[in-house]
Amino acid sequence: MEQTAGRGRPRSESARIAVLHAVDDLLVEVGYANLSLKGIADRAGVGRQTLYRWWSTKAEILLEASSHDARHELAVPETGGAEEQLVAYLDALGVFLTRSHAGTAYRALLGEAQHDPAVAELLARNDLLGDSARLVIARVTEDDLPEPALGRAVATLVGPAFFWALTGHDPSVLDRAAAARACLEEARAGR
Amino acid sequence: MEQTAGRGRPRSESARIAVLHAVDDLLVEVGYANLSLKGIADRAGVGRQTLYRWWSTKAEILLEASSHDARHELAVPETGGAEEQLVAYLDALGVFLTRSHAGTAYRALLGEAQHDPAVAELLARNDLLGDSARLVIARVTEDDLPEPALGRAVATLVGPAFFWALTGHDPSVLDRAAAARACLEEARAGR
Amino acid sequence: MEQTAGRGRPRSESARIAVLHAVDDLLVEVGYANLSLKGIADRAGVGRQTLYRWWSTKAEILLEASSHDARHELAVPETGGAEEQLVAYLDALGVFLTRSHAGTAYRALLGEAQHDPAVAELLARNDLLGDSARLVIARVTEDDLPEPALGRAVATLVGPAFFWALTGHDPSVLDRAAAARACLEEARAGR
Amino acid sequence: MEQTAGRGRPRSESARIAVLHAVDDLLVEVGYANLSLKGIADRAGVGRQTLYRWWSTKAEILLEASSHDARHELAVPETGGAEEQLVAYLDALGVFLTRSHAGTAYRALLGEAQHDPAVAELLARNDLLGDSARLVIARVTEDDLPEPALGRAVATLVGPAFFWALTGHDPSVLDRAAAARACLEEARAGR
DNA sequence: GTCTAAGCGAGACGGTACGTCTGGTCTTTAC
DNA sequence: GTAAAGACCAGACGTACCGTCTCGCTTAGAC
Repeated sequence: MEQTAGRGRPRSESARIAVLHAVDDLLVEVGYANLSLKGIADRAGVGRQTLYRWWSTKAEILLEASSHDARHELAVPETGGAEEQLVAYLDALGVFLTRSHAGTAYRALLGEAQHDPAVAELLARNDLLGDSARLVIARVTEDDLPEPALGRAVATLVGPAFFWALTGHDPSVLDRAAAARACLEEARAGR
Repeated sequence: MEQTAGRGRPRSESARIAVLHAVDDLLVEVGYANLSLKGIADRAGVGRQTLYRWWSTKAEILLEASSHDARHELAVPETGGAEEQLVAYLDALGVFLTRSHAGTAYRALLGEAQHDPAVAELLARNDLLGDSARLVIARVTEDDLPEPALGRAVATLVGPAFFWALTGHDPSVLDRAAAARACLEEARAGR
Repeated sequence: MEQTAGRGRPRSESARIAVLHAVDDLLVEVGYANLSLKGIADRAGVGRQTLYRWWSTKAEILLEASSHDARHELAVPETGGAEEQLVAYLDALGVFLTRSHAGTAYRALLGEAQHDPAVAELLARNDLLGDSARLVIARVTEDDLPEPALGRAVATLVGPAFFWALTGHDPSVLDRAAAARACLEEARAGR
Repeated sequence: MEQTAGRGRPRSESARIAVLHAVDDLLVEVGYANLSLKGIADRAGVGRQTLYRWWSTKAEILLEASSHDARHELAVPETGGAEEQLVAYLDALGVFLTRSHAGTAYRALLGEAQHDPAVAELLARNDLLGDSARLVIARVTEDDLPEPALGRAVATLVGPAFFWALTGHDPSVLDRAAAARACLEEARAGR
C-alpha cells in the first residue's frame, strides 16, 4: 500500500520485525528512559539509517510495536449486560495499565506526550485507550451518542482507573461497578 | 532543621532561587524534553556541580520549583456546600492541568514518572494532586474516611478530568457536577 | 595496510589533517599545559568522539603532528668529515630544541613522559632524537656499532645540549666540537 | 625573617609538615599527573585555602618537599682525586635520577617546566642539579672558573646521564669515567 | 580580660575539561 | 535503491579539579 512498485531492493520485512521485537524487549529490559535509537538498531542488528528511513522517532516505533497487542488486550467479549461488559472492560484496562507489556509501552508514550507535542499528536491520532472505550460504550448503549457526550462517558468510565494507575497505584482496588454505572448515567444524560 | 551546624560555607539561597526560576522559565521556553541540566545551570548563572550537589535529577528541581505554586492553585475556599466545593475544586484542577505553569510542570513530572521509577517514587512521596483532592474531600464529608475509601473517592473525583487533560483534551467540557456527586456517593459507600 | 576493505564510511583524511593543524597551532598559542582535547576538537571543527576514536591522548596527537617535521629538522647532509657532520647535527639539534615548533612539541612530550609512564613508553617507541643521532653516528663511523656502545655514543653526543636546553639555557654556548670528539672517542672505545 | 611579629595566629608548622609529607606520599602513589591540590589538602587534613596561602602551585610545594633530600643525595664526599670525585658524583646522580623519591620529584618538576614557563623560572632559581654539579666541579678543579666555562663543564659532566635517564634508560650503562675526563678537559679549556 | 587580627579546617561557589553517550547525518560496500 | 556498517559533527551527561569565597573556631599579641 505504501510501497507501490519499487525499483530497487524492496523493504526488508525481516528488518522491520527485528526492530519491533528489539524495541519491545528493550523497553522491558532498560525502560523507556534508557531506550535509545542506537540501542534499538544494535539490538535488532539493523543499520541506524534504516530506522530513520521508516520511522521518525522512537515513539513511532514503540507505537507500531505495541498497538496491535494493545488493541487486542483492550477488546472485550460481547457477552452479558451493559454494566457487566463495562466492568469486564475495566478489568481488562486494569491489567493492561499495570501488568501488560503493551500497557507499559502505552504509559511510556503517554508520558512522552506530556513532554513532546509531536508525540501528543501521534497519540491523538491513535487513541488506543479512548477508541477501545468508545467501542464498548457504543455497543452497550446501542445508541449513536454524539461525540461530546461520548467523550464524557469515556472519561467517566476510564478516568478513575487511569488516574489511579498513572499515579502509581493498583486500580484493582477501585469500584468498577460504580464507574460503570456512572458511565451509563452519563451516557443517558448525553442522549 | 536541615542545616544543623554547618562548618563550611553555607548554602547560597540566591543560587537556589536562581535555579528554581531558571527551570521555571526554561520549561515554558523549551519544554521538558529540551530541558537540560547544563541549560539550567547556564541560565541560572550557577555551576553545574551546585545543581548536582542539591538535586539528583531535573525532576527533583522541577518538583521543588512548582510544588509551592501547585499547592496554592489547587487550594479551594471553604465556602458553599459539599458539591459546590468539589465543583470549585474541579474548576481549579481543570485550569491547573491545562493552563497553569505549575500544571505544565506537574504533567511533565507525571510523564517522566512513566519512564523512570525514581521519579515515580518521588511523585508518590509528593502527591500534589492526590493530597489536594484528599484535603477538600475530607473537609466536605466531615468524616474520617479510611484510606482505601478515600483513595476511591479521589480517583472518582479527579480521574475523568485527569484522563481527559492528559490525553490532550480540554476538561472543561466534562460534567463537573456529575463527578462531584459520584465522588460523594463513593465516600458515602466507603463509610 | 591499515585499512584493508572497510564496509562503513572510511576515515576522513580532512578531519585528520584539521586535527593535526589545530594541535600545532594551539601548542604555540596557548602552550601544552593549556592544551585541551576539547579545545583541539573545537578548533579543528571536529567532533570530540573523532579524536578519541583515532588517538588515545593529546600526547599521541602531538607526536603525530610533530614527528614528521622533527625527523626532517634533525636530518643532516652527508657532506664533510665525521666531526664536521656531528657538529652540523648538534647545530640542528640546538635549533630544534630551542627555536623550532616541532622541538617545542618534543620538549612538551618529553616533559609529559616524566609525569605519565604511558607517554614515556610512547616516546620510547618513537625515539625521534635518539634515532636521528644514531643515524648520523652510524653513518660517520662507518661501523656497525652494537647497541650498548651506540647508546653511549648518542648520550655523549646529545647529552650536553639536551641538558642545557631542558634546564632553560641556550645550547649554542656549548662546545659542539668537543662533544663531537668525545662521541667519536666513545664510539672508538665501544668497537 | 619572613615572619617578623604577626598579630594574629602564627602559621601552623604542623600543617606545613603535613602538606609536604602528603605531596611526597601522593607523588609516589598516584604520580605527578594525578596529583591534585585538592588531593594534597585532603590527604594532609588541611584546608584548601591554607595551600594557596603559602604556595602558588603544586610545583612550588613539590620543590619545597624534595629540595632538601635532593641536595643531600647529590652531595659527594671530598675524598679521592678529581676524576674519582666526579665519578662518585655521577654515581649519585644516576641513583638520584632513576631510583630516588626526590629524583622522581625533580624529573616531574623538570617535565612541568617544559609546559609552563613559571615552573621553568622556578627551577632556574633553584637549580638543584646544576648547583650540585657546579659545587663538585669547582672543588676538584680548585679554580674559579668563570660562568660560561663552568656551565659548559657542568653540561659535559651531567648531560649524558641526564639525557639517558630522561629518555627512559638506565644511566648506569654509561661510561662515567669518560664523562668525568671530558668534563675536566672542558674545564681546562675554559680557564 | 577583653579586643582584634590572622590562620585554621570545612565546604559551597562559578567555571571548565574530562571521557562517554546519543542524536541525526553521511558515505562506503554488498545485495 | 535498500541494507548494514561505521565514521562524521554536535552537544548533554555526570565527575573531577580549579581557584575563590564564606563560615565557625582557634591562637596569638595588643590594649
